Amino acid sequence: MARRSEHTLEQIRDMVLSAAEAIVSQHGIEALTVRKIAMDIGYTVGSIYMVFANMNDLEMHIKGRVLDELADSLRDCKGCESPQAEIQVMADHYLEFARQHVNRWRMIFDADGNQSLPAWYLEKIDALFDLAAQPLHRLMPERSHEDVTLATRALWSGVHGVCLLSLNGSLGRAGAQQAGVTLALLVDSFICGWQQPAPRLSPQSVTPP
Amino acid sequence: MARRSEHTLEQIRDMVLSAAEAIVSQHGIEALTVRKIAMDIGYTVGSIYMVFANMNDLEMHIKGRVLDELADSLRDCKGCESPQAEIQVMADHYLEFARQHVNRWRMIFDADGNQSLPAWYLEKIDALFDLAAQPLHRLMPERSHEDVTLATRALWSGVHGVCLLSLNGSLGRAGAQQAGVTLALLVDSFICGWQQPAPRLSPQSVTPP
DNA sequence: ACCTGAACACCGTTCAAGT
DNA sequence: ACCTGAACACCGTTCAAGT
Repeated sequence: MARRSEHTLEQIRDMVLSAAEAIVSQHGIEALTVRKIAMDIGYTVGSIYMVFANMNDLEMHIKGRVLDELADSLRDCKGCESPQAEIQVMADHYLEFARQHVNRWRMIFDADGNQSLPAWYLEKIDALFDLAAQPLHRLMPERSHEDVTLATRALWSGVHGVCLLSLNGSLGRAGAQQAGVTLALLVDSFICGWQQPAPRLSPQSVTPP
Repeated sequence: MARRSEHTLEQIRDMVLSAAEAIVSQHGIEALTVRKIAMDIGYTVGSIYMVFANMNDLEMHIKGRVLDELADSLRDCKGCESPQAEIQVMADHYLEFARQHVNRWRMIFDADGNQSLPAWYLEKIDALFDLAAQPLHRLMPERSHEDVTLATRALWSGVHGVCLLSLNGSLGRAGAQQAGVTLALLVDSFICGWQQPAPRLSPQSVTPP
């Protein structure tokens, strides 16, 4: 057999990636197998290993493309009247992206914890957080770079958590239906609280009995 | 062969569950196989299916026990001088529990999204959220039950998100090291912001130029 | 009634062999 | 040089057969 240069390696790589994305989108990551991909693109299992080191490598590249798409979606949120509004719109887009691409979206922060992520992948995550940091920086320009970075991590890890638990059913029917308001409350409360000067003064402690 | 009543089904169930928990704790969920469990308890693969419907059923029960342990850990946080302090201590305990039981902890909110969770499992999650709701209710007693429920979901989904991304390496070295302060910032800012009366007034808007 | 273990239908990965 | 496909070492699940 051994079909000769019917496609370049580059083309086969794209075919594998596209086929894999389609399988994950439709049936979830657990349905992704080398044999299914090979079937779909008309090659055999061995061919997949010409263009990706292994299944984990392929998965990382699927996740990489999702991060890129997500970044594009968040870049669409410029031009709001206030930084607060921009952050809310970005969070809305995040939830909407998660809803529309659940199976692929679920993968992006689902790392092993033991094995370290490739540098190029961490850079994509950084790019995403940089986007998220911009309105926070505009909101409180006097805060240090470290403070804004910390706030970005806190807020957007939180946003991810709300979307995750809402969409995966862990919060039950009610939790799923109220994902939007729950997310809005987290974002609004965090922003409001973060703007207060430290040390924190609660309403009670400023009004002595 | 067919060893006769060397153990009761109840005992075998406990042995399977314990062996499974040990495997997951030490090597992660992806290392959990029926054959490994059978090996460890000195039975054969078929025996596992006498006491659990399938691997998914077993996994749910592992997760159920983790939720119980986590609830016990959060119950240890009573008797702080303020509701705010109690919430912070609970969040600290949550992170500490996650750190000490990473492999099992990671499983608890890692649902499929498509298939619905068993009712008894959702009840355990509810019990956990009820624990988390108590200090929020004491903090703002005039808020409705619905408001407190929503705030609990927002805050604790957020807490889970921060722990998840910090511990699984998605936030890089720095993110992992700063998990504690990141979490504290999220909790502190959320609580502070949530206490403000709606409609929200940002510092800028209360100080006209 | 309890338990076995072979059988079935799958996996990911490798690599000698073909064109 | 590109690609195949059999082989290897695994999976989860079932169920006839043994004690």
